[in-house]
Amino acid sequence: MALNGSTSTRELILDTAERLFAQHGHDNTSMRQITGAAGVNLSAVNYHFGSKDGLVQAVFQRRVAALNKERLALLDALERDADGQPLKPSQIVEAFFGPLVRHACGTDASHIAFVPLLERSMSDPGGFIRAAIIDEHSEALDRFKRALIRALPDVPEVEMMWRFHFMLGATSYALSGAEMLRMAMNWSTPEREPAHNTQLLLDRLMSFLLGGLRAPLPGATCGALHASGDAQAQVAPGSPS
Amino acid sequence: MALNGSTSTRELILDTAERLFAQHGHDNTSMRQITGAAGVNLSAVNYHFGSKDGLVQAVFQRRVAALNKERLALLDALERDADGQPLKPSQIVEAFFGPLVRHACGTDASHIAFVPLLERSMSDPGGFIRAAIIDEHSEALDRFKRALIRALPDVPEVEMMWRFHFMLGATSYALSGAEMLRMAMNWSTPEREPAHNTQLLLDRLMSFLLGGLRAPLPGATCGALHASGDAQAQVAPGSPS
DNA sequence: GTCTATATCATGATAGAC
DNA sequence: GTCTATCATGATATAGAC
Repeated sequence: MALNGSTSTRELILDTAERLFAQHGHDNTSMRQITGAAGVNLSAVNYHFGSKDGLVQAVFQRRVAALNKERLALLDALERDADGQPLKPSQIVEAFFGPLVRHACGTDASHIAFVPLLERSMSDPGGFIRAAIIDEHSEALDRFKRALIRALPDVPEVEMMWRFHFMLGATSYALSGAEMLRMAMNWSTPEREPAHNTQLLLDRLMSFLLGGLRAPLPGATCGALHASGDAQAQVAPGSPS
Repeated sequence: MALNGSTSTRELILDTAERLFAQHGHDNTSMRQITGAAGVNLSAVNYHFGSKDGLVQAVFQRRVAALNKERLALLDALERDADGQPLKPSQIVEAFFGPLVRHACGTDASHIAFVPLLERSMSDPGGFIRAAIIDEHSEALDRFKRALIRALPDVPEVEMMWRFHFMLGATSYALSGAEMLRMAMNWSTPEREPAHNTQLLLDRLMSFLLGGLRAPLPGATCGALHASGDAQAQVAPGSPS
């Protein structure tokens, strides 16, 4: 097995950096930690990536590109199957957030660590990493935004963009929130809640996202939104007509 | 005017640190920057707060305590007015997220900077600040969780906690997302969208949150959730009975 | 309580031999 | 491509005069 060569070292650094960034954040991780854990020399980072910022950017670009490729492939398949007709909102939402949730909850150790890192780095004030991630997302976001607007033509574009953004936030917290939720609120049931079940979390999230996505528009004069105490939660969102 | 004294310096450091933390993140802000901008001596931080971590914790505790006090006061007033009867979900949600959004969008310069900082620090892997914030929130979270469970008795407690968590995420992104949204998606309308209007953002967010909060439960066998392409968004969530 | 000066340490980056 | 050795910088924390 050829353990020499450049690509080996490059990938090793990339994998190790991703894991450590996920654990401690990318600016609480030193190059010495990375190279030490990877068993390579300190200078290898500068040789292969130019600088620490270059390494950070490479780590993100690799995963985000793969994620969005998967998303777009799903969307392509959906649009191919439903020739011409608008997709269902649930299909679109699942095609976008499903890969993310599955990666975050999956068994691939390199994937489960990455998603929280992505979320954390998006709120980084430095901005250089945010801009790179946004740029890498822009194509997929545009495609999914258009699909959603076709699926829900009564929602204005501005409103749709806000709701897409809200969905991103809810998903972000969904992924990094299992253990925090237990700590924050007083957990009553002593038995373990099998919340790690990927499909259950995805179902819960999808239900919430679709409810919000298809909620009455804020300006709606229909007073039903703030109607008198309606304790029913299982309201069928489909139009009964 | 007595500009001497200890409290003056203490508060000055606290205010300056909060502002700089919000701009650059708390671990990208050095004590030299803080004390330099505040016009006080470097050692004053260690004298008043023991360490930099002590200062960070003090910054958060001050604001979070005030925020939760305001939330609980609103909830108290609501529960007092509706003697015995369950509150409406919209009332509860607005009492919890309204103060946050108003602080984030308000005119008070010290408030508008703080909320993004809070969100960013919650996803900090170090954990010491997260634990402190969670602890400071626990009373308010418990009160609001109980109110929501009373208002929506058909939603199991576990489900309610997840939905509360999703709402936190959506709100987080709502607050820190105005300019990012414009960059990420191709903005079509050239004129300025008055999205900075606090009430409009709050309305948009509330509509989304309530839609998600009252969505059909994930296990619901009612097929309406994934029903065939329903393009209507203005579905009245109130029970029409 | 406040300030000056300094101790101690860790970081990112680079020069140059091999 | 890889390694050793080193530099320059900036960080927190503290000792001690006032």
